[in-house]
Amino acid sequence: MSRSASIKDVANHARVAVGTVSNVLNYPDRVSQRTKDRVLLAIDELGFVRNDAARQLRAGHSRTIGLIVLDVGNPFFTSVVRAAEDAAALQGSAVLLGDSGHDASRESNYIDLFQEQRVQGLLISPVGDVTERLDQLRERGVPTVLVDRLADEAKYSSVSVDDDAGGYLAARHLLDIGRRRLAFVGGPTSIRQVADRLQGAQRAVAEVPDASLEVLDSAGQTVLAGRGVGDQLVRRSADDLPDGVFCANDLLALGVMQSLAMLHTLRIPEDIALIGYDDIDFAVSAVVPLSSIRQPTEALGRTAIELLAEELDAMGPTSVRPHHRAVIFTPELVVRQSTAGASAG
Amino acid sequence: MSRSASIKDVANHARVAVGTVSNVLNYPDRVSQRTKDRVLLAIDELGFVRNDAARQLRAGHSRTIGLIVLDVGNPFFTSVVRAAEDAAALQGSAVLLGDSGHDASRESNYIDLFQEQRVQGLLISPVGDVTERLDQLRERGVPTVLVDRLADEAKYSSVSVDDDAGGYLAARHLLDIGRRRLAFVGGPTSIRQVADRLQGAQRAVAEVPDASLEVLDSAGQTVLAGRGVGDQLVRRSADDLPDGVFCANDLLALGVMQSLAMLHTLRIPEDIALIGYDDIDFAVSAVVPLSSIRQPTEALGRTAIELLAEELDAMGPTSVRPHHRAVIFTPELVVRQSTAGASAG
DNA sequence: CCGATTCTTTGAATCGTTTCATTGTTACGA
DNA sequence: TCGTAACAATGAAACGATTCAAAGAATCGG
Repeated sequence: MSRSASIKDVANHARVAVGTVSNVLNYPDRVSQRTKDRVLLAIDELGFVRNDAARQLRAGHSRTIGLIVLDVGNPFFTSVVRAAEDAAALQGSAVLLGDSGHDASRESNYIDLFQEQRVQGLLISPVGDVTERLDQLRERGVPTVLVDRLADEAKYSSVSVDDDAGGYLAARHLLDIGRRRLAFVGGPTSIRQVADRLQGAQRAVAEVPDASLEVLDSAGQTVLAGRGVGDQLVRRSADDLPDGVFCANDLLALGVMQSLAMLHTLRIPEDIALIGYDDIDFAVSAVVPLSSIRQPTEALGRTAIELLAEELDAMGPTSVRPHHRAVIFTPELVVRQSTAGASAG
Repeated sequence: MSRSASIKDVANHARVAVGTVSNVLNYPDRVSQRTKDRVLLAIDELGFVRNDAARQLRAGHSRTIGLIVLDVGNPFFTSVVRAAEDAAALQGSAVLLGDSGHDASRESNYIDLFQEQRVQGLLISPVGDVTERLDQLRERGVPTVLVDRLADEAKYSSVSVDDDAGGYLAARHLLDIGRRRLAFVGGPTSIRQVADRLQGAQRAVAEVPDASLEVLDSAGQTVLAGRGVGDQLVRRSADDLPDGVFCANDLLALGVMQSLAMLHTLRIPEDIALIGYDDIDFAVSAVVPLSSIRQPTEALGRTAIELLAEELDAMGPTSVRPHHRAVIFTPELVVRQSTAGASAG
């Protein structure tokens, strides 16, 4: 259990100066082949591993980027995280991951931690009101990019997905396969995502003269909430039923599907076409594979890192003008069996 | 965009020595109230935030613990991670999370990164053969605890779950509700978890004279693989059918359930009782809520941190004897509707 | 008022790396 | 052979926090 070898130990062992060892590690071209070989051998023999704390102390900042998400268990964020890690690795940075779990105090703790660690920058999908903290960080030279939240370009960079467009896509698809009596199933419209998706759907319906859209409020965003709405539906008389249902997320859609499947009189997609949102793993393996709206999570994660890099560039010692961009992605329609085939009978 | 304030700036601003500022932060009792107030005011006015790199450089080690999991998207690991983070926070450490994604090279990169960061210790559910790396780390004073993998106590500490016991629990439960013709559905038995669960089931069946266990090999561990097995089952004649099915995980069970639900002649649990493994979120919201075996993920995460603390203690300058413990948890039966009611008709 | 004791405060040394001005070395053309 | 580039190697200083021996201040009993 010996203390780790330092660059000084390596220097002694290789009979060179510490500066030379440093050069071998950072500017190999400045060192002659002979010396380089000797140093590398010494490094190997001593099992030397750079001490990142010392590097970072000297450099004034770390080579890490903080990323705080609302819920790592959510496949949406899992995918964003992975993409961000890969993109960061390409530019030689590592990602420190924090999971706020929708809890403002956990979020705040992570911001503290990351600030102590002197991260290069911060990616965050905020829970609480963190604008003050973020402003303070920026003043210290630590830029922020908001993730999955549209920000005022005058203040922050951000990456987000156009939920209105997604809602439009879903409703438009139902209309395209001939459905006219649509229903929207979603939780409280106080959630921005839900409101936007509904709005997009309404926009699509307004474009088709004889189409209608009914809004069915669900108690939440879970499978059980969906089943609650589904149970109401199956109790209706046939001429009162929608022929196309758009759910604000896949869990709700799966719940609705379960209700319809248990009663064996209504068929998907023949009687009711069904589409969800998010394209979670379970969508493809549902009893009837579920059509859905896929969000470009990889692009979100990758772009967030790119925007952060732009912010860092813009803060270079030369230019001090802030540089913000709000990138909005458009989601994508994924058609499966639950909306397959032509129009309803 | 001013440089962050250092402890020196604080000292100047408060007209005290740097050592005093440090004492205020680390040993408040050593400092008089008057001075403390002055220093705290200065800290506040300058917005001083400790530089962790400098602390860590001086201390020789960080206050962080590395945690490398196979897949953060997997609810099992998500839960372990959260518990570990909370337990670490209690003892004043933070957790650096790495997701190897079952990829040995990503895993290796994270070990490199954590070693450069001089983490206090490492929790890992390994992909590749990392014993050499881990031994090297231990020699440097960085202990490791294996997660979700039973280790030889002579070499490592570990936390794991007794899959044999879980398999026994599941099969025993089916037998307890009167089922006798059991079937096990699982992927290749080369996967240790699958083999152990099967073995436990066989043990339970062996205890009941007139019970039998049939093994149905599934192509994988997914919903679709489960549906494949289910489709085979529904084609059988009634007297050739099992009356209790135990699946090696919940996804398989959900697949089997889908097959049976689509054909409307076999009922769950009346004709076939069904139980899964893992107790994922979807289990409770399946068409027929699924009985399952729950793994004590919170205990796993918490205990992993505790074992690491023990290892660190045991490595203190006084004692050098290694101290390893392999803690094995017993999973828990969760009964829902899919195995409800008494014996089969 | 003095010496002893306790409580506060000080500031230089240290951790391991990078940087950079300086010195040392080599090679080459004149 | 010498002067001059071009190239290599050197080692002290700096980054910011913590530690600790030592100095300074306050308190108390006699």
